[in-house]
Amino acid sequence: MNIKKNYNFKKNNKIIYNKWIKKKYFNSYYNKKKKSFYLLLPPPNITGDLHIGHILNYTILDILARKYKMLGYNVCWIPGTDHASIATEIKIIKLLKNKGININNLSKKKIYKIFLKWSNKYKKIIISQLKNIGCSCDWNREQFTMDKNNYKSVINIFIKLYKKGMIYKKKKIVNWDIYAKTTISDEEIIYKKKKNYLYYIKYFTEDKKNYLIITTTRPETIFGDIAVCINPTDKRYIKIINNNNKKLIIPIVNRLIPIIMDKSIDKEFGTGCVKITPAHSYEDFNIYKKNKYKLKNIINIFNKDGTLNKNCMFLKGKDIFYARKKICKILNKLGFLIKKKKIFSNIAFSDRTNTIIENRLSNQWFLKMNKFIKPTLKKIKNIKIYPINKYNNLFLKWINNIKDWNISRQLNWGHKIPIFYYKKNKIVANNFKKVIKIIKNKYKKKKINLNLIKQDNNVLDTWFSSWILPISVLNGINKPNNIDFNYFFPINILVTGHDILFFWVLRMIMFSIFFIKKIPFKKIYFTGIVRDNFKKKISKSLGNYKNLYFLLNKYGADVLRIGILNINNEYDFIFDEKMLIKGRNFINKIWNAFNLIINNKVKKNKKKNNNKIIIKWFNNILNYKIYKLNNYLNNYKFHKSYILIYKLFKKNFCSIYLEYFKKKNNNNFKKKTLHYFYILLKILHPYIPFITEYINNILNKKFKLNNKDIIISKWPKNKKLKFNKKIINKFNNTFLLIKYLKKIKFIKKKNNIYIKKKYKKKIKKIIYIKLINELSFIKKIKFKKKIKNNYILFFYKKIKFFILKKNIIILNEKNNIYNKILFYNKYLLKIKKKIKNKKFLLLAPKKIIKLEKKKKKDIKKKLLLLKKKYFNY
RNA sequence: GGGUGAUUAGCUCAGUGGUUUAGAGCAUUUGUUUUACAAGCAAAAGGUCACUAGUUCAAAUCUAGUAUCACCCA
Repeated sequence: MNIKKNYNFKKNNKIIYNKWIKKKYFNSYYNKKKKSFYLLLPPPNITGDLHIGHILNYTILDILARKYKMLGYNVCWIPGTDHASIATEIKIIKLLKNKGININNLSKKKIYKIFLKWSNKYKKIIISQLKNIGCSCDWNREQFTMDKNNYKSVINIFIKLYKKGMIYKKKKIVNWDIYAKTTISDEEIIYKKKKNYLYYIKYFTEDKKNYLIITTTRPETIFGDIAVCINPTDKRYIKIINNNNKKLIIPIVNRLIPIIMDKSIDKEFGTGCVKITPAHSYEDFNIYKKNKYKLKNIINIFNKDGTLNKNCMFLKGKDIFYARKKICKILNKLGFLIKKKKIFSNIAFSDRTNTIIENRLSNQWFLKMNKFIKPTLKKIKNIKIYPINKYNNLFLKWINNIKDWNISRQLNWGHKIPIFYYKKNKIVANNFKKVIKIIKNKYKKKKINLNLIKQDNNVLDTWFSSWILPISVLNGINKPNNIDFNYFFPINILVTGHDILFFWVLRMIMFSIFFIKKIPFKKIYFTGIVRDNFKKKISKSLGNYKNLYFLLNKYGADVLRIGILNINNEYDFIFDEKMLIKGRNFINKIWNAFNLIINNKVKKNKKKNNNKIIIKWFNNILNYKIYKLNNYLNNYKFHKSYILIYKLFKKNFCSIYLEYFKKKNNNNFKKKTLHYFYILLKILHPYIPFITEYINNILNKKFKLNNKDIIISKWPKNKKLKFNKKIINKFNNTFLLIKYLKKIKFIKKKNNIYIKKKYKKKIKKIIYIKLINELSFIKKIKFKKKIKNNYILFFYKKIKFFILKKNIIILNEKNNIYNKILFYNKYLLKIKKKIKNKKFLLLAPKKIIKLEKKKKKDIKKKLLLLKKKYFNY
């Protein structure tokens, strides 16, 4: 059979994937007789194509899905995409801007159309990429967070929470992008460390006899001051405060403001006196809320575009930076400005427009979170977290510190808040028709002016649709306790990056426990985060990654999958294309092993059973390794499990078993080999599904085997695996000795080795002599009573053997031995010191003391032998 | 500013208190094409395990501090 040198993934992967789909291997139905296994694909945002971070996450999910399918479970893996309101809107605004279009000038219908077009395009791309990677999702259950069912679910939940009184509207400081003239979410803010100035300004008391020096980075906001605040434990200013002069005069503005106290003020920052402008600072607003009764109304000083408004006297209409310069000049002239000091502080920038963010008061919708805390704390312990214990404390901290959730966003793309206004009435309803009904009933009118009904123009935070996903994708919200839901729920294990622990994972837990009193998933597996060469997180919004199609075309899906498993994915790691090479080489190795098995011709050997030893060994080692593999996988140690398979295949199977097979091939041996290869393909399949299935197809055809498709074959369970560790150890000894023998430089190719006769029994217990004869250059091992001087002594571990002097190349050998003697001498001293230490003998466990003493003995023996050998040359 | 994690070979990473010189892969150097695989095989070289202190008979491994980097939150 003519087979090309490499596996052709470009041609074959698609064929194989389509075959799986045709045979409906990915489909999941309600089936009482089978155990269910429910997985959810964390829906990627439709903001672009997938990147290597997704591959890590989805490969792990696919390994689980495929393994559990092979174990006989009814696997239901639901895929989907997320509308990602903010992130998508950013992308679209940029897209329109490049075309010279301002989104604010478009009608709502047009905007919606643009979004639909975009989302359809990227849904297609993402799903094709998921298929290209090999994800075994049930495509009949594909979801989109904005499709009909999910939309309904989201609105349903909003209304239920609203009716419970858990959703309210309130004025809150929001982040205002003065360039885009909209609010933006916290998620869109980037903090940059920038050089800034801290200004020291005099504020005189009412009687003008005293003054406080306040410190601020924003002198232009003095028009909005309504108080000056000091830490109550700060004793420096007691005199001034107690002097019946509790009011200060704002310079230039000449308005009186009170002095208040608050613990949140940092005494060390500047002078410890801070001016309070609640309309433009989150911290100030909090202080304002606490001291509301003492203070007058908040003064807003900014227009929507960030220029100063009519409250700012002569600076009306000017921008912030101009105003800051101007006001400093005047303060300086009048003697109010004492000094300015260089500092570095975190300044908020908009990710969208890269301009400075202003804080601004606005009306927002909130969800009360306090009712979620108790039930969550009760049940969260039932969720197991992997890697074990890594994030447990973090969860508890988050739950205990949770604040009310701002769920409204001022955007176009998202689930519209189902609140309608009619003549100062608030009406909550699922849709427009219901609103009309409600109004008609209330006012007992037959006709209403529809133009008077207006829907709230906010949309819901993206995560509001995400936190119900485990339930909503099984339609468990619109149709509670439907058959599918009862059968599959909860998710068996959630796999996701630890960076969305708070945003997504915790909220899903809280929602599910609060709403249906069940945990949404039994287990969570957190992956590390993939970083780029500059150690930054790889993300769609940064765009700091290579196109996935590029990598898929260059390496193929199988290589990508194992390439990323070469690294312990429990921690964050840097992705480098180079790390795929190890994977590529491994795939090549598998391909060529297959090549050998298929093409190696049966040799005419007289002996039929010449393969007994190697088969005995491989049977043992294979079962032992699979046993270990199962243990790793049961504890979700994906990296370790992969490394184990890698070594098993490359070292045990290729380097030893196949080398042997190549020489001694016969019919029996070939049958056995095909059998082992099939098992290896099985355990490799979850990691590299395409090539394993392809090879299996060809083997089936060529040898007319009746092996099942790998994807539905039976995974080897631990109960059925038999192995003997003593036998494995004996083989290991043998192979190590062979390796050692290979290092000796012989003149001729075939030599005899001589061992003293009295050790014959001992040696037969430790190693398989026959194997040494067959697998090394050694012609034969011979036992002799006496060994003369013309032999050179070698020893490996406890085995002493001799080789004829004239058959060996002696070059630097003597030097090497000398170095070894030096090394062991030093080592011996170390151990001697240790053993002489009384504390060590007293406190160390007996086992260790024994071990050390044994070491001492062994090394002494070794030294003796080395010295003998040294003089022998 | 608060929290979490990382720092081991030129690079990307394994290694959780004692296992006879801390391991892979890539890169480097040397040898090796009638050989399933040169994307192979065989070998060499390359490490005060970030730094400082502590706990311990014993520390890359545990604790604390410092430095650097990253992530999450504000």
